[in-house]
Amino acid sequence: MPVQVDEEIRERVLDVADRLYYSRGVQSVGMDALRAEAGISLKRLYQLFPSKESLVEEVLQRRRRLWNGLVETAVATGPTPRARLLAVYDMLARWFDEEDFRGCVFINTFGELGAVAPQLADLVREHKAQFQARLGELVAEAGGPASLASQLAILAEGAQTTAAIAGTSDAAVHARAAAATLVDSALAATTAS
Amino acid sequence: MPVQVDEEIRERVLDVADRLYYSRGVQSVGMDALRAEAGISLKRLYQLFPSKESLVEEVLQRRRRLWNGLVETAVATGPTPRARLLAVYDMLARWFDEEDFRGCVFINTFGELGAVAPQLADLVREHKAQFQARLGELVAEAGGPASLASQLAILAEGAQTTAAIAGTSDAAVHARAAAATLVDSALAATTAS
DNA sequence: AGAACGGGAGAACGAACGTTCTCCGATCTG
DNA sequence: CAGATCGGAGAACGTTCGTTCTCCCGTTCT
Repeated sequence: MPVQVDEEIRERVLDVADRLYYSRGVQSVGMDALRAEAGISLKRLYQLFPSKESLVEEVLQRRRRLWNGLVETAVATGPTPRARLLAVYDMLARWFDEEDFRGCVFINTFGELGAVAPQLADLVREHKAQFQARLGELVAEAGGPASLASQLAILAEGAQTTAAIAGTSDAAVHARAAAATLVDSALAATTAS
Repeated sequence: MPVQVDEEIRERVLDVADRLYYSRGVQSVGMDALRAEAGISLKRLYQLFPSKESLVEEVLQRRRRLWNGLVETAVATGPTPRARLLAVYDMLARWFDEEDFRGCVFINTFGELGAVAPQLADLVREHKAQFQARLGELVAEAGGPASLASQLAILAEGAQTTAAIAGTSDAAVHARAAAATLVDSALAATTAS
C-alpha cells in the first residue's frame, strides 16, 4: 500500500471523525461507528491512528489550522486595522449560518473531556491563547490598548457559545456591533490623550 | 423511613453529584462512584432518583436556582440601573475566583451531552434565555436598547468560557470594563437622540 | 416470640466501548 | 504453481457503565 493512498485514507478518516465528533460529541462516537462511516477496517484504522485519543488530537489540530486560516483570510480583507478586527466577527457570522453549526469544537471538547484528558485541555488553552495573541497584534496595529484585545476575545468567545445554544446567528451581529463600539471607544480614548 | 430523612439524603446526593459532575464531567462519574461518595446504597440511590438522567436534570435545576439567586443578590446591591447591570460582572469575578471554578455547568453539560440528550439541551437553552431576559429588564430600566442586553449577555457568556479555559479570573474584569463601555455608549446615544 | 418488612452490601446482567486477534481470501514473488 | 504477505470482516477480550436482583440482617408489629 503506497504512502500516497495512506495519506488519502487518513484524510478521509479525519474528515469523518471531525464530522461525527462535532455533531454527536467525542464520547458518543465509537471507533466502530467511525470505521463504518469511513468504509475501512478496524485493523487499518488502528494502523493509521494508534488510539482514539491520538485521533481526537489530530482532529483538533486540523480544526485549529482551519480556524487560523479562516481568521487570516477574514483579516486579509480589511483595508484598515479597525476593519481587520471587525472582519473577524463577519467571519463568525458566516460560520454560525452554516446549517451544521454546533458551537466551537474546542469549547465543546473542553466541556466534555477537559477535566479528564489534560493534553486535550492544554491544546484548547493553546488555541485560545493563540487567537487572543493574534487579536493583540491587530489591536496593536490599530493603536489600541492590550485590554481591548481581551475584551474582543471575550466577545468572540461569547458569540460562539451563545450562537451554539440559542441556535441563531444573531450573536455574531451583536458581537460585531459591540466590538465596533469597544474599538471606537478605545481608539477615541487613546487618540484623545 | 420518614420523608424528612429522605429529603436530607436527596440533598446530600445532589450535593455530591453536583460536585463530582462539575469537576469530572457527567459521563466520567458513574452511579457507583456517586453511591460511594454519598455513603448510601445503590438501591436507595435508585429509589430516590429513577435514573441517572433524572439526577443530572435535578442537578442542573438546582444550579439554575443557585445562579438566579446569585444574580438577584448581585443586582439588588446596585443603586442605579447602570450599577445593577455591572454588579452582574462583579458577581462573575467573585465566582471565577473560587478555587474549584471550572466554567459554566450549563455550557460544559451542553458540550458534553447537548447533542445526545435533547431535554438537557432544552434546559440549558431555557436557562440562558432566562438570563438574557433578565438582562433585558435591567437594560430597559436603564433606558437602553434591546440590543444592549444581547451584547451584555455575550460578554457574560464569553467571560465564563474564557475564565474556564485560561484558568484566570481576568476575564471578569475585562468583561466588566467592556460592559461599562457598552452601557455608557448606548445610554449616551439614546439620551442624545 | 415469630413473621413480615425494609434497607445495606454487592453480585449479576446486558450493553457499549477501546483494542486486539483470528480467519480467510486476494495479490504479489520466485 | 507454491508460498509468503497483506488487508478485510468481524469475533473476541477485558473493562466500564447503568440498572436490577439476591441474600441477609435488623427492626417492627401482633
